[in-house]
Amino acid sequence: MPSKLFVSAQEVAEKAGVSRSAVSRTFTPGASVSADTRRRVLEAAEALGYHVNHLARGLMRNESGIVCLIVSDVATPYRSALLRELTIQLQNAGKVAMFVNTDRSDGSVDRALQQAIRYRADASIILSGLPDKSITQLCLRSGQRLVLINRDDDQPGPLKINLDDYESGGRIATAFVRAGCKRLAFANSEAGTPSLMGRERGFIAAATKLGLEVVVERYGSTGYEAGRVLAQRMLTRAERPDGVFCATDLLACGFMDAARHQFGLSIPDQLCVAGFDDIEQASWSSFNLTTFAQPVMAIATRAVKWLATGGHEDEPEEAHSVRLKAELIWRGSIRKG
Amino acid sequence: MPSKLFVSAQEVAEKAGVSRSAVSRTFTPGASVSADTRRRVLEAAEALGYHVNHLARGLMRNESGIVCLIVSDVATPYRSALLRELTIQLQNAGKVAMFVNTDRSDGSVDRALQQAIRYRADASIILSGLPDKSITQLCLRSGQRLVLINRDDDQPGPLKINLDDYESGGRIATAFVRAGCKRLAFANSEAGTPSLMGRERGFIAAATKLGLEVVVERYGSTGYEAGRVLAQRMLTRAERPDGVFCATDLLACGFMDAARHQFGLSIPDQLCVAGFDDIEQASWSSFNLTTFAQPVMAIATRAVKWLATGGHEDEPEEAHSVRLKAELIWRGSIRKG
DNA sequence: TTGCGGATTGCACGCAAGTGCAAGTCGATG
DNA sequence: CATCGACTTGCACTTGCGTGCAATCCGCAA
Repeated sequence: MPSKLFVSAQEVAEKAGVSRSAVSRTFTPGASVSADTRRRVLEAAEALGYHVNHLARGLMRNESGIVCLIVSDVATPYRSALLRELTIQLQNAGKVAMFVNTDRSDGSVDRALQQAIRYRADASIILSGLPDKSITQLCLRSGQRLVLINRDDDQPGPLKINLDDYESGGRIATAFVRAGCKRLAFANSEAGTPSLMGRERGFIAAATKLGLEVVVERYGSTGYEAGRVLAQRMLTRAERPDGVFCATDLLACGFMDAARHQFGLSIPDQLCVAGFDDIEQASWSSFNLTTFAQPVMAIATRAVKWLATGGHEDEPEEAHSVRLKAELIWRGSIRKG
Repeated sequence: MPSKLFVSAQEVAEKAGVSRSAVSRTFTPGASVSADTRRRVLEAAEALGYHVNHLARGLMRNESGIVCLIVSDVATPYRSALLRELTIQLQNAGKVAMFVNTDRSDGSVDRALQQAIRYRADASIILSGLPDKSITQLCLRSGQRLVLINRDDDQPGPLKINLDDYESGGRIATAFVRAGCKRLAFANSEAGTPSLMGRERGFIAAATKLGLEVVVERYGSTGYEAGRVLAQRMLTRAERPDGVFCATDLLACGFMDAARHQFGLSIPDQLCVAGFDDIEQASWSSFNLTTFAQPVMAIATRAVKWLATGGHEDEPEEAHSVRLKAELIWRGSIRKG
C-alpha cells in the first residue's frame, strides 16, 4: 500500500493555476500552448515531480509504446546479444521493451502473446517458438504488429527476418574441402528448428555435390554440454571425422573442448571445426573459432525500423520477408586451404 | 494505423447480453457473479478474443503489474543469467518485466527510472549504476518499490541486496596461500564499483595478514579483453605473480587465455587463478576456473518475494538490507593445498 | 401472501490522460 | 471603432476498466 500516489496532471494544473488541458497540451508535441503557460506548467511539474502517465496516455491514443519481446533461454550468448541490440534500438525509437520468457512447454508462446495483448503492446517480437495461428490472427486483427526472427513461418502479416542458413551450410562445406578435409560431419541439436535444419541440409547438399558424405549426429539442446556429448559420439567412430560443422557456436565450444582435452586432438591440424552465431567466446583465443556471424545489428535495425515506420497491411507481401546474410568469420579452427 | 482495434469489455457485454459490469466482475477474482452469467461472458470473450486491458486496469487499481529492470551490459554472461532468473520469477509472481538499458553516461539511470515512473511500474530493480537521490525519493514518494542489487547505497527505503565481497576476497587469499602461492596479485577493472573494490580490499587485507603483499592492477572494463591486457601487464613483471584473483570471471578467462597462449604458462602448476561470478564459461574445460558463485537464484528470490509481499515502510530498516554469501566453487585453476 | 435475507445486477462515477469545439484574448488592419 | 484572423484556453466528452450503492431477483420461512 503506497502511502502517497503518483502526481497527476490535475495537481500540476492547480499548482500552475491553469486548466488540466493546458498541462496535457504542454506534454503533447505540436499542441497549442503559449510560451508563458508552458513555462508555468513545466515549473510546477518539475516541482511536484510530475511524469505523464503512459498507461492513461496509451489508453487514449490506443498506442502504448510497449514492444513485447518473447524469448526463451535469455542467458545464452547469442540470445542476450540480440536482445541487447533490440532493446537499445527500441529505446532509441522511443519504445519500451517488455519481456516475456517462454519455456518449451506447449502454449508457452501463446500465453506470452496474450500477455502482450493485455498490455496492448504496439508490437511483439518473437525470438523463440512459434505461436498458434489463431493467436497470430488475433494479434494482427487487434492492430498489433508481429516480427518473427529466425522462425520460418509462412503466414502473411508478420515481418519475417531470416538468415541464409542453407547457403551458409554450403559455403562452409566448400571451406572444409579446400582445407583438405575428407570425412565431414554435422553436429546438431535435437531441437530441429528451421534455422538449424537449414544449416544441416545446406551442408549435406553441398558436401554431396563435392563428392563427400556427411555424418550427422543430433543430440540435446544447442548448448556446450550437448557439444561435448556429440564429440564423444563422433570422435569414437572408426572413421573419425576431420571436419565438423557445429550448428551453433556453443555446440562448437563444447565439441572443441572435448576433442582437445578428452581426445587430445589438435585443432585445426587433426580436426577442423566451424560454428554458427559468432558469440563472443568464439573469438577467445581458447577457441579461435571460424564461424558465421549473426547480423545482430542488422536484424534489430530491420525489426525496429519496420515497427517505427508502421509498414501497412497493403504493402506487398515480399516486403514482409527479409533474408539476411550470415558473414563467414575466418579464424583459426579450419586449416588454410 | 490499426484497421481494427482491440476488443473491449463493452463489446463482450453486448454479445453476452449482460452489462459491462458483469464482464468486469467475471475477470475480477472474488467478485460476485452468478455461474450462468460468468459462463456466458467467458464464451463471448473467447469468441471475440477479448483480453482485459491491463493499461486501464492498472489505471484503476493504481497497480500496473509492471516491474522495471534497469541494467547495462545485458549481453554479459552474469548479467543475463541474473536477468533470466529475475524475469522468470517475476513472471511466476504475476508481474511482467519491463526493460530499460542504461549506458555509462550521466543521468542514464535517472532517465531509466523516469521511464519506470511514466509507466507506473510497481517497482524497479536496479542492476547497474546508481540513481540520484532526488529520483529515488520521488519513486518512493510515488509508492514505487526499489531494489538495488550489488549497488552499495545507504539511503533508507530501497531493498538492498549485496554479497560478502570483502569476506570472499579473504577466503580466496587463504586458498592461494594454502596452494603455496608466494606472489599474489589482484586483477581489477577500472570501473571501481563497490562490489569490485570490496573484493580487492578483502583480498589485500587477508593477504597482508598472512604476510604477503599484493600487486594490484586496474584496467578497462570487467570483460575478457581487459583480462588479457591485465595479464600482459602483470606477467611481464620481474617478479611474476603466481596467484591471481580476478575481480570477475570474464577477466579471469581473458587472463588465463593470455597466460597460456601468449606466455606459455601452465595453470595451475605455474600460475593459480580465481575468478568471481561463476558464469557458465567458468565450468568449461578450457578454463575449469575456481570461482565464487553469485547466488543468482537467491538474489532473484529475495527481490521478488519482497516485491510480492509488499514490505511496508514501517518495517525495521535492517529488513531492507540483505547480505548473501558467494559460494566458493572449487575447480582446477588453483593447486590443491 | 407477505416479509426477509442473501446473492446478483446495473447505474453511475472515478482513474489520468487527449482532443474537438466554442469561447475568449489580442493585435492589426480597414 | 469595428472587424477580422490567429492564437489560447477551458469545457466536456472519450478511452477501458473497477467498484460502491441501490435496485432487483430468488428462495424460504412465517
